[in-house]
Amino acid sequence: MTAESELNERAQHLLKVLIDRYVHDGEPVGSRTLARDSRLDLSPATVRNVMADLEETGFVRSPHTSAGRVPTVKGYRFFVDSLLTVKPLESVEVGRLRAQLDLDVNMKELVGSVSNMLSGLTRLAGVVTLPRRDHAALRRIEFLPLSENRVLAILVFSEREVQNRIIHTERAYSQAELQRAANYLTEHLAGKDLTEVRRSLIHEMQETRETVNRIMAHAVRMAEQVFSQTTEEEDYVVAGQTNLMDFRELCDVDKLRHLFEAFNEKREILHLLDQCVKAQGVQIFIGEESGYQVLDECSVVTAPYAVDDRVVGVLGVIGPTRMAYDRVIPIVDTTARLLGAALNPRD
Amino acid sequence: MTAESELNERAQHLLKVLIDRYVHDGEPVGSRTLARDSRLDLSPATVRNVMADLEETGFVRSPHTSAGRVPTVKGYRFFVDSLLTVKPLESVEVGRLRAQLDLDVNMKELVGSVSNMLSGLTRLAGVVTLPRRDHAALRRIEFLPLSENRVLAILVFSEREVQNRIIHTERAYSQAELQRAANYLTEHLAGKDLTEVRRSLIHEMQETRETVNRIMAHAVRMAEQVFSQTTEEEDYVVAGQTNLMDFRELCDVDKLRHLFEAFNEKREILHLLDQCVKAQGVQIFIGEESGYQVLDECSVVTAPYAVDDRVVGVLGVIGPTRMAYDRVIPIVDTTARLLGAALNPRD
DNA sequence: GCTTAGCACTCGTTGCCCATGAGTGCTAAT
DNA sequence: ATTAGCACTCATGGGCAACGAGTGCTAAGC
Repeated sequence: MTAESELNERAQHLLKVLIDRYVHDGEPVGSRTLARDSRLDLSPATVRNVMADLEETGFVRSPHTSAGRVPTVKGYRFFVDSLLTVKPLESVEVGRLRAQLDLDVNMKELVGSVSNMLSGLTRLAGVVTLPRRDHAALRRIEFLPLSENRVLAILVFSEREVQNRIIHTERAYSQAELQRAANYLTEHLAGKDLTEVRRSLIHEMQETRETVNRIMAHAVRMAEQVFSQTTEEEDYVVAGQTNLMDFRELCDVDKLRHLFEAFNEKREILHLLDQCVKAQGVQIFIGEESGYQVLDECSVVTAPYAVDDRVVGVLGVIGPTRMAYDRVIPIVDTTARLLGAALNPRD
Repeated sequence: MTAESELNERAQHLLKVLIDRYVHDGEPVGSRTLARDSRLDLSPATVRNVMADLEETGFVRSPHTSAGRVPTVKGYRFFVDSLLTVKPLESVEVGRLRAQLDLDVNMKELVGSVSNMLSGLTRLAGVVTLPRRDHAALRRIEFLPLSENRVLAILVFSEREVQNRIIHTERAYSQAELQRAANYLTEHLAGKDLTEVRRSLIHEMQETRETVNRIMAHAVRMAEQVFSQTTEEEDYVVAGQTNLMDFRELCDVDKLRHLFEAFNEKREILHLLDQCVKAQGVQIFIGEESGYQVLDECSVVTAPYAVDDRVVGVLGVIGPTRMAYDRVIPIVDTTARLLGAALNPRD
């Protein structure tokens, strides 16, 4: 039996009105208010009957006997799946977002300000993962001697993305040697992305090391060191945590602490966000659906963002289950698209 | 009249015991407990007399008629200035800190983990400003062609500090040209810090540009572009904000929100930290002394850290006025020294 | 003259009772 | 099927008394 068949039209409408109302002011909604709000010309008593059914079927519950009703997770779930009419973002807003994105030059700043935008627009906490660069094509590699036994490796991916890594060597290398090594590696690795580079190093280039070319063996060994360095582990940026303090239901210092610690800890939230990489659009976790206890009273709305049709990261917002899904969903959605667009190589 | 002359030995001792006690459990201290804790073999009544004096002179106050006494800002101030016996950090701890510092390679990570260490050791919020690099000596400059009209400039300051900047050129340069330009600039600029470099570019090297050497004029022009780029504005890293939620006196969601917003906003706190650059040691702001309303119920303990005897940044902790100054001060102090040491070029 | 025992007093905290009112479920009438 | 009516529930908040921690003051003691 599907939720739709469980509920007749009227019940669905009342559920929608109830959620709208509850989202708006956070108080359990009573039959009188609901009757008035619904514009259905029903008496409170009738509404009560409907509510009894909704409670029976688990879409709402009452905190105690003489309070109104509040939506359950199941209620919200049905709401977002079937009842929701998202309000597309005003094009003025879209323009403003796009303008903001153009300002930032480096990755960290860009991601930070996207996170800020999300939290500012939704008045919730915004999260944005740093884009995975596993599939950015390497364009060039260069070595610079730093000291006796340290060499700076410079990886050029694109005009706006250059990474530095420091490696240790057993002996000093002359500038000329390093130059040749760099040229050799660039020649063999350019155009490949990081995973391909690693594969290359493990397979084909081992030959170099073992047989053919003595000198270039050094180059390969250095490259191994360069590319074994964890390509900066996964990470995300949060913004607007303090927005969450405005919500009555989270206004308990203990809950807040756990939540904030989870934000700092990052592990759990990263894990959750990771799951959203696969999804190809907005994804919503309501309350316990996320599977993480700290998020029991929160909902998470996420969307992956892509460069060249390849998902490289996830962004979203975290807030109380009682959030304005109809506003939040399009915001998350379009922000993801815009970020993707901003990251696309455009020159 | 100095505070010392206002208070006899016994009164001072009682104030110290009172503060120790209050810092420990956050409850107003009554005459009975104080008499017991003081080990002075005094009756509560006597203690009460002393307390009346201390209240008169403004070192303590009572929240209401029938509560014990709590220290005032003036009380704390006298305590840290005259009564305090700091407990030097265990050398085990020092070793642990030093070890931790060795692990981090890049600046951002380093500063982050120092902030973490501060907050972990003190159970307060830790703050560390990013070091100003205005006076880091440039060791070498290198150019790499990126595209038609973009060149990557690499500034090597030390083994762990390398900066990338992208500049735009009117025409394409060959690798050889860039090489020569880089060599020329390195030769003339190595050993100078950023401010000196800028001065050089404005004065002496203008000659090059105008007269002597056509080709090297390009180099100077590029250098101008490189060094005019803002050396990333001031910033700091916070850690352990959530620690502040453990304190009864801050456990009000509203206060917390203001505090956390100040942390995010950064402006005010940066401003405060800036003042500490001049001081040459641990500096303490108790309660309203800081002059910022958000910090009214907080104390800030800071110390500047230096590279080559030159102050480049500030670190510290922020917590409730009721903090264990005797523990916190040495922690902040030695952490600052260790950070300085870790940043010192050591090869 | 400093110390201290004694005592009346203050005042925040806790628990209890009760009135209030919002909201319910059920029943019977429409 | 809807609704008016009614008894019932229960969170909330005010009022009130008991309690206890702590005080200031006074008068006695060393």
